[in-house]
Amino acid sequence: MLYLDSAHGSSSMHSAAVMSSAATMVPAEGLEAYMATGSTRSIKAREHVFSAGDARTHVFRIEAGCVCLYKIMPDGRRQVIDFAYPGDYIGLGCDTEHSLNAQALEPARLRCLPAATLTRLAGRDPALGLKMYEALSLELAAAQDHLFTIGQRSAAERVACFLLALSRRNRRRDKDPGLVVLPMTRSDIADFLGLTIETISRMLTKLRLAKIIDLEQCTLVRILDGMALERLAQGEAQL
Amino acid sequence: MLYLDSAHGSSSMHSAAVMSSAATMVPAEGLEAYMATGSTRSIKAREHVFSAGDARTHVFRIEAGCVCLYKIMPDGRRQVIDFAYPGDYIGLGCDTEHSLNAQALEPARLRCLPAATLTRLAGRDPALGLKMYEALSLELAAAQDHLFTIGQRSAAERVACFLLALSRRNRRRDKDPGLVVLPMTRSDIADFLGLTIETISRMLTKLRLAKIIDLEQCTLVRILDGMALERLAQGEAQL
DNA sequence: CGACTAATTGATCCAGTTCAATTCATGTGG
DNA sequence: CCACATGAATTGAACTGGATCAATTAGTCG
Repeated sequence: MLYLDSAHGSSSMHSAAVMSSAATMVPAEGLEAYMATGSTRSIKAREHVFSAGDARTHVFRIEAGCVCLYKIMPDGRRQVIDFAYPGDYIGLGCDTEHSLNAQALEPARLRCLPAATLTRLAGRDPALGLKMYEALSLELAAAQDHLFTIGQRSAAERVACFLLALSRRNRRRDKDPGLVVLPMTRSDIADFLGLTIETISRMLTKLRLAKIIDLEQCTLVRILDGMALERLAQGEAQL
Repeated sequence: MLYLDSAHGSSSMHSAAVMSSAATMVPAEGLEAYMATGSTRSIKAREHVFSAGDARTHVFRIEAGCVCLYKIMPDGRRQVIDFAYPGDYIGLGCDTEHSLNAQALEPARLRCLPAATLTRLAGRDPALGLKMYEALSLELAAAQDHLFTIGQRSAAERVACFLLALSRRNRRRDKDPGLVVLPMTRSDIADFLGLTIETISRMLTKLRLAKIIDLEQCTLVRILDGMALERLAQGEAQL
């Protein structure tokens, strides 16, 4: 899951966060311990982990790779809800069926735990229940930030938020926040941000021409001016 | 909270729901029992229950009235995340601060429970923890459906989804699903759907001219053709 | 190297915004 | 009880950000 969260740590009382995300970054030691008992599953690129409507038999933790969570209409319109990364949980929730589709963007490895087992354990161990609550609480905050981004921000602001979210994720994982890898296609990004691939491409070139980023490859973004990117994301500047 | 959910009960495996919502419709008998021990608070119209950044001291259940949950940027752009109705919980989550603003749209009555008490109780009673998890799970599903609506649907589709969500809420509460009361202003609806007040107004008149709804007052919508409204929401028809 | 798919770039279009009046409600004081 | 004030809603006209349509161009895999 992405963390498209508040820009400069201390956000003012009434200001909305830049963005946040929908799979679940693990704040869950208890969960992790239980998870360790689960089996692993390897997934090929573009293969689905589960589809909307499938019975929610398992909860998964991403061990390696990146998974795209999305909803789709019969007419083909698709909304990407989140991208889940190693350490994130997917498939949490109470419904008996999954409401999202989960597709690997690259070869991935998952740790699986039967949902029934998790519910049973949580019925005995209140700490585990609270951890699951905490995990969902983060997902919810992420979804609400994403909602703000899609409902209120311009195309340039959305792309800036998206890149900043990936950069902050890197910082949290002790990876270089100045170098952002994009395991997803332009189409995935477009469906995540409620835009088209052409608009994504145009905004990236605008950012490049403004010397705010460099596109070393089309899947590799070097952030040259993080401050400018944040100002853009906050609507304090425009391209 | 609104239920902008799947249109015709049985939604196909890969199809996205029409919409759902972000405060928490109570599936929580345990929660209710604990809540009953809390104090009540009366709120005037347009008064805030809490603001983003406030310490999350209490969790509230709406007893009467309607509460609008929103995020706002320094430049004034506002995203309404949800509308909470009697029976819904607001203020759930793990963060020490509220991330949303909660404003009463009309005089309201709330039941309050200290957040610390709730956490303590949940630490002892796993069933309560699971109920809270369930409540958040519903909020999350709602936020994800809303995300789809804002990211992918046209203005007419969004308005149709919104009206259907209120109609379904009525059905669930054994009120007339054919008569929808709008306690919120056009501006609240616009900020909820990521549109402008003018667009909301225009779409409502279009629906009226198409004999799909009747506007008995500007706060009172009579649904004349629910099927047509659903087809519209699903993108199977247009105005 | 050739075939395919993904990404970029350009030209045009249009849904929804913006700006600008009215019109409609609602409440208030004489 | 009505006249008038105030904010909300509607309606119209013009504009524009992002979509759509249409080529290229750049990667990537047999």
